[in-house]
Amino acid sequence: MPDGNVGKYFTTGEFAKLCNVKKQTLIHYDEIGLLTPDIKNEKGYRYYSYQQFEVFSVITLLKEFNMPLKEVKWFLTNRSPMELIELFKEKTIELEKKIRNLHRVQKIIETKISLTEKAICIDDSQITLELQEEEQLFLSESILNSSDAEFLKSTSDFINFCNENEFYTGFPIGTMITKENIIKGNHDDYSFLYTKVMEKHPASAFYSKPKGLYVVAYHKGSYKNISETYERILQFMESENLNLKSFAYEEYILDEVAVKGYENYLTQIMVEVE
Amino acid sequence: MPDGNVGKYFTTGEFAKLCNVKKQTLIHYDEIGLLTPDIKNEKGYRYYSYQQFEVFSVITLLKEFNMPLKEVKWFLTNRSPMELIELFKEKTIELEKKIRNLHRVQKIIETKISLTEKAICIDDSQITLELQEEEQLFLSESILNSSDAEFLKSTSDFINFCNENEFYTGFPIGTMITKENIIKGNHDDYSFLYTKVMEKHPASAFYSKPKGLYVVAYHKGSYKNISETYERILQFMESENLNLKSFAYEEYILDEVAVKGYENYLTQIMVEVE
DNA sequence: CCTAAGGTATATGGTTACCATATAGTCAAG
DNA sequence: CTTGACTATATGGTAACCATATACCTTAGG
Repeated sequence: MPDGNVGKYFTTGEFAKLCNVKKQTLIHYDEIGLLTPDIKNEKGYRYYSYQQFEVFSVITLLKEFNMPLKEVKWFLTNRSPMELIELFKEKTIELEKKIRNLHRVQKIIETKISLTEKAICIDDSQITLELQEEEQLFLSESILNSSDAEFLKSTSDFINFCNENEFYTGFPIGTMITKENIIKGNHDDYSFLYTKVMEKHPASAFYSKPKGLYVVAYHKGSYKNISETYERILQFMESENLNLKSFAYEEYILDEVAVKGYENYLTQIMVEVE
Repeated sequence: MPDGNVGKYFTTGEFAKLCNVKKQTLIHYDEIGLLTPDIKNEKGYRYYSYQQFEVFSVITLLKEFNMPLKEVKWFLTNRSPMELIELFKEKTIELEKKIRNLHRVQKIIETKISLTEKAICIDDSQITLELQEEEQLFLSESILNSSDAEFLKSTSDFINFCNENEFYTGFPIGTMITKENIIKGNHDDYSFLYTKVMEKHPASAFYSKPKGLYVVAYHKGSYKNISETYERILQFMESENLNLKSFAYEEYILDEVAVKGYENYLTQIMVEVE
């Protein structure tokens, strides 16, 4: 665009229309010294030059990568080709991070949707025997026999760790109970928390939920009454001549995100059998 | 996670540590009625229950998709599996849009970096003859003989249109001048503005810059002196026995984004010849 | 030349989701 | 019963503006 043209000046309103922003925005930019009109007459009226439109365009571009105006100002007063290259290379990295995070969030949403859609169709009285494929689980530290406070701490640590390492994909946090505790009726004495992960990691904290036969049942409502559901499971197993293997796995498929209050939770229980 | 455990309550500080946020945040949530502690004693001390950690987790999740707290509150009081599915499906669309936009911004940055890197290596005294490939250009409306105000309006419209339609990829806004105006020396009487686009679109506003021979020169500094560069180009053409074809194309490769003031601009001029 | 419409200026308060600080009251251990 | 660590409220600040109110100015028409 040519720069020879210096005849016409724009009032704040005109310039604002040109730039596609509110007058207030320009006044704000003037106040913080980001874009001061070329002329200010004795009455305080602002007059923007033709060239200042280009400067405004730069500001718009820089704002697109969430650059605070203070930094924009710094850049504008210090800009040079080198400065630009350096800045943009930084921003590239930031953008990549942001995009990765958005993809993660999107995955979480997808998973939650499909889980919830499945959940509202479930007949919670049914008990079935299913052949399930191997799954990779990321486990918490052992929480066997832990106190209230310890349990809570472990849970918090586990969730924070999952979030930091992007393990959390929207699958519910599950719990594992040993064969022994199922038999004893200690249905709240969990061994581990877990969450399903998509790829296999080398670290030791990952565990393979084995491929095999599982009795699948659903428990509706508060955890306090889960014994009833376990009884139904044990009855089912007896009638089908099945025996407990090492663990049972519990997953909320309707949790606090979907419903209000524990009375409305829906828990899926998968018991490894043979 | 079990819900049978109601014995222990947490003070604000303890709960904040558990949730990985500042105490202030919890107080704020209390004030706006988003997450009110189960117990508040006569001295005003807050005590959070174990179960409220789950509610806090929901809030965290919803905040991840930039949901304002007001909406989070609405959702929490109205939530149901159906509500969740609806909300998340909406958010999926928003997220896709956001991701697309970030990719666009990233492309712009990439282009700017590579253009600028090239620009700082250029010897602006050189004139070369190059065989250039066909390029797709998106054109502005005709700006031949337009007044200052008209020209500015067209420019603004063009840029806004490019932004809205995501044509802008970081390539500079270029200008086209006819053979006639070059000969007459009317170097500021442009026919069109243009920007390079990557894919071919069906619309009529797209134009193919033809494959062929181009004289490429660089002009440093203000547009006011561009005649000198055009003279150099014409001399070069004469010595090489070349004739003007239909258009010359001008592109800033160092513009307001990279440098301060027109004196430091670098313009690339490509003249179609035969 | 004067008026009226419409533009301009400043000043103020509001927005979001908190953080920081100051002051005063409270709790729990030694 | 003191001391240190915690709690509460109140206030002001952040970023990038938007909205509104009030007062002043400009310009086109009669």
